[in-house]
Amino acid sequence: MTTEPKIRSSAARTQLDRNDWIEAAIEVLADQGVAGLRVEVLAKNFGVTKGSFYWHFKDRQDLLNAVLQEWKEGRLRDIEKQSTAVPGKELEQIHHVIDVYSAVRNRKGISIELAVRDWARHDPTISAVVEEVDSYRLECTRKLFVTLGLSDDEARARSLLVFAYVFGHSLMAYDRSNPKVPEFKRWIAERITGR
Amino acid sequence: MTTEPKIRSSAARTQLDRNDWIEAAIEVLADQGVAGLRVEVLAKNFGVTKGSFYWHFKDRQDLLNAVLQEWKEGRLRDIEKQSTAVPGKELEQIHHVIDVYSAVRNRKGISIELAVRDWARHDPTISAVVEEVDSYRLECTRKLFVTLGLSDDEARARSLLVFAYVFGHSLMAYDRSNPKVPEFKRWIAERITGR
DNA sequence: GATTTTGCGTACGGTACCGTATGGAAAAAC
DNA sequence: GTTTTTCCATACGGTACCGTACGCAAAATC
Repeated sequence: MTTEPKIRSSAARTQLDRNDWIEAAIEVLADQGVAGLRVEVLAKNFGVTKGSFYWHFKDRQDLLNAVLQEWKEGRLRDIEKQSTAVPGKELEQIHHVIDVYSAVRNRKGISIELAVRDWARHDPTISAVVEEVDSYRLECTRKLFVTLGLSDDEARARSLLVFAYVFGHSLMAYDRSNPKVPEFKRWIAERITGR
Repeated sequence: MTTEPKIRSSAARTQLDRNDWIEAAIEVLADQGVAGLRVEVLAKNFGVTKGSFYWHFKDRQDLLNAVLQEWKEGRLRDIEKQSTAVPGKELEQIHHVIDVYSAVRNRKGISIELAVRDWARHDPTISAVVEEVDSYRLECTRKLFVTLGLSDDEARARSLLVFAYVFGHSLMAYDRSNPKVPEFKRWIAERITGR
């Protein structure tokens, strides 16, 4: 595992490695879904032919597996990071989690979440990974609620509500330009975590 | 608008009309998404060729439009029905709505919802229709909450929470065989509507 | 019962992909 | 500086679609 300088800042466009393809694939996944994840299209976007792709990957499925793996690891790292609170700040941390997932600035992250979940609907393999990730999410948030003094059951129920809400919110289509929406979101977050 | 007997009970398999295609399309949409909605595949499922399809529809887009229209009208009717409460039973009605959308028995309905929403992510036209439907949903539930004595703002916030939760819940992947899940769901429904 | 319309089959051209085989240039190793 | 690897281009065959042109039988209309 030697370190690689990998100078590909701007115009230096040297060569592509496996990771470049995976990153680009995740980008496409975010705004087209798995169905839009086509080998020849990815290649065209890079300005290369699929000859390059098939050197780095066995086939399309190989890329999809890599994408899923990358997503899973990234999520587990991120969840870990987002749900470790400095002692005494657990409530603030939960609010932070809710904010992050329902934030407008996190559009890309949300898009990936939705794309992976839709992907999972048609593929049990994917679904199993999503379940792993979701379980970890629920577990981390449960701990935060327990630390706040709630019973284990109530902590579990609230955690479920937290993530069902944030994912569901990004799924709803309503007038987000309504100036009162931030106020509603604050009310909801309070309702989920409060008292 | 004459009435049509349309005897196509079981083996009588006579001819196909526009509606038959649309219904089959919605079925496929539910468990494959729009990407799986292929003209030749639909035809094969019916045991006919696409010659039939292109008699009833201009092209694939024509079918997609019809599917969307059918979905929209069906939703508006259903929302109307699900959210008119007998006076004094508004709270029960809201619980009923939550149950219907997060029920296991309503798998098909939920699948369609998710499929349409994923479809909407890649197409503003679809998104606009989903927004229409969601707005109506929110409005109907808002009224119920208002009737229960809540302020308009709180009624709006709670309605948003109701649907974000139910849609999000069907999006989550976790151990649904956990015997405590029904208990959690009851707790959450109470939390959303209560006090 | 002849004619028109309806509903579908057949056959075709075209596109957008997937995956493979093979060659070749540039970089790395020697 | 030759050899080997690395990384990509080219070219090809194959599949799964879309949409059209046209034919044809059964049913509806007259």
